[in-house]
Amino acid sequence: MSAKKKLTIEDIAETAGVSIKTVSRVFNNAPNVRQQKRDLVLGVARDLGYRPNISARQLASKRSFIICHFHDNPNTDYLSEIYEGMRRACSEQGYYAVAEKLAPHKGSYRKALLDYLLRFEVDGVILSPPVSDDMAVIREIEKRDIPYVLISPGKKKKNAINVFIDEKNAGRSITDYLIARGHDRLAFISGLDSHAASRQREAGFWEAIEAAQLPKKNAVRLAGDFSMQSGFAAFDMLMKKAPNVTGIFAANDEMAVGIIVAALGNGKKVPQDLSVVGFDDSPFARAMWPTITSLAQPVDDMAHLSTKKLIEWVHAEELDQSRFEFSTEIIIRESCP
Amino acid sequence: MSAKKKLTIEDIAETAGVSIKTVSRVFNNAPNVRQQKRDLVLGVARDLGYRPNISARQLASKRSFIICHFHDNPNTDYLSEIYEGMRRACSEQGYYAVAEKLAPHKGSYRKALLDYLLRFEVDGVILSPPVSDDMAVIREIEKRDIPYVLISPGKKKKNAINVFIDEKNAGRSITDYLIARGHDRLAFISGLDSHAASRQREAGFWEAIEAAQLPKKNAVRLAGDFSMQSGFAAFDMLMKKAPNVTGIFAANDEMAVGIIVAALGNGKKVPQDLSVVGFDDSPFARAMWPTITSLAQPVDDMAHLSTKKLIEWVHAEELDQSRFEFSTEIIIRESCP
DNA sequence: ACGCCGTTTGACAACGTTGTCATCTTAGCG
DNA sequence: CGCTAAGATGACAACGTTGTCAAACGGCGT
Repeated sequence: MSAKKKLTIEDIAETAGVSIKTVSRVFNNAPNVRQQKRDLVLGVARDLGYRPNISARQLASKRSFIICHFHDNPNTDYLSEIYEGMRRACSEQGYYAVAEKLAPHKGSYRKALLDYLLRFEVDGVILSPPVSDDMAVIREIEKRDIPYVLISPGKKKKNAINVFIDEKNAGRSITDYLIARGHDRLAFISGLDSHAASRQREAGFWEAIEAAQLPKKNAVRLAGDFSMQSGFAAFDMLMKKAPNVTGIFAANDEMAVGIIVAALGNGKKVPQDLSVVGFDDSPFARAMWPTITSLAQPVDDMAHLSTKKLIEWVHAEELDQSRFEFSTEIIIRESCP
Repeated sequence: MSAKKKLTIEDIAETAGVSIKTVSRVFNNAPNVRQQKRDLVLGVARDLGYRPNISARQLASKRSFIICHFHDNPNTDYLSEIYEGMRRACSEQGYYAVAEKLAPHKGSYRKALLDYLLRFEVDGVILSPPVSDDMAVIREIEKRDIPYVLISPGKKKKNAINVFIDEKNAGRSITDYLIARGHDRLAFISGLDSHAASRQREAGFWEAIEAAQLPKKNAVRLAGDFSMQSGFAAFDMLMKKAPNVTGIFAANDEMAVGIIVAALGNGKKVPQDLSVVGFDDSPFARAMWPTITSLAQPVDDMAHLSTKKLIEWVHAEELDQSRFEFSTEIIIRESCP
């Protein structure tokens, strides 16, 4: 690696025998450049290894080239996947990805948000649950006319990009899977009822029961709260209410871990005596023993598309398509093979 | 929020009745500004709500104001904590925090690294395990004279900032805790022997046994590999080799989860029949039921100090102190109260 | 009062890009 | 073949800071 002199747009222009403005146009995909020159410039740039200077770009164009993800979710695995998807899309387009935790400190995190937006003048914003349902935040963003994406919002917004999965359908399909594996006595362990997602997953559960024409009494609902411990507790309830159940759908993986631990502790074998499926495909699902069959969202892809569409919106200055639904996938593991 | 005009250094200079250069000096903590003017400028800036424009700064000063964390660790919780610590320190100093995964793709991730360094021209780098032990990476960084920090490196480097905990001492102290709780028959579940950290934790374990003058035969070592499943398997080995053990120290939390699950599954109560302590204070330790007593590193603080010292180094252009040891804390939970 | 020297201050030119607008080509058409 | 309009290209001024260097200031010794 020789210590190369720093390359500027001028070097490229000179070598290619064009003006710096033409080089600039090429790098911004601007119209009105003859294809032949475009290729020439790109070739020279590649040969010399030129990269536009980001700061200069920001300064001159008044765009920040920053996309910021606001979140408030303790699930770091989920956050990492989002970050990774953003980062990929950003680096494809020469943008920065930045993440900021938006905890409702003292009831007014608006200040932090403002600070941030003002300081970096982000070009676009991505909100993930629960922030994607926080109207106070959304209002601040709209006030500034900043393009934004809502990931898995409780209710979709008209003037935003909405990226989501069909929760009900997901609940339906993993229940269908349990049924297809031969289970006809089932239980659903719910999450917090305040979470729209949990309610929708449950609706899918019942829809599957109905579609399979199983008697209603063959299925039971156990109240949980997304915690491992509530899954553990659900086992006792299950033994009392419906000890003959063989297939369990937990609304998230942590509760699935809980009920598996409880089952093992009570001499039941998983999956032989009791099959369990979870939701989210979290690290727990992979690390638990037995590993847990779970429904996975393509979080990385969702974040990637969000970012890509967001950047397109920034450039187009007008929103094109506003809804993007993703399909889910059942990851089959040992707890319900 | 009125739509304020964007403030520039010139507005501040004009209002304060000084030149822009003086304002610039104040904001860079440059020497040779009379205290009285400094206060005046800062006052005006605060009143008007001025913030220096980052891009312009970068362009003019040729610094990027970016600190980048290179990692390759699947533990997203650990990474998040590092990011949070970095972010705090960065925002205090007007820097950006950026994280980049440095997976050894096709044996040569050097290319990705180079790309990154060249593109953003980061001012400083932070490496966490296992990258903090990767000499190829370190060499590339040193070649460019970029200040860097090693977090928990296997061996400390002279011309870098080293931030770490005393692993052996940590293993010693949590074993001491087990002993203090009345346990005199103990087991250690090891991680992969290739990890220096696991070996050091074990050394602490034996040191504690010796210091408490327990007979060597009262303690046993079970081989694990950091996975939940290996913890699960360790239980069987334990029952064969030393069924009367009552206190267990697992070299990480996942193995602690595994052995607890196995114990519960075999009718043992935790912590009544078997007390378990883990290491890392990971999300597993908080979410498991029972919750797990674990040894916590102050990761957030370590990252914060790393970043702060790194920025100081960037400014001073010369390394001051190179070693920073952090102390650990035992988080007492239900698995060994 | 003078000269000296270190401290404080400011004018102005970078920094590397994009925006604006004027100018030069070219294709199409009468 | 000339005219026109659209397309392609370039010259040059921003953008908001910091670096450089020269000028003004102020305290001190004589």
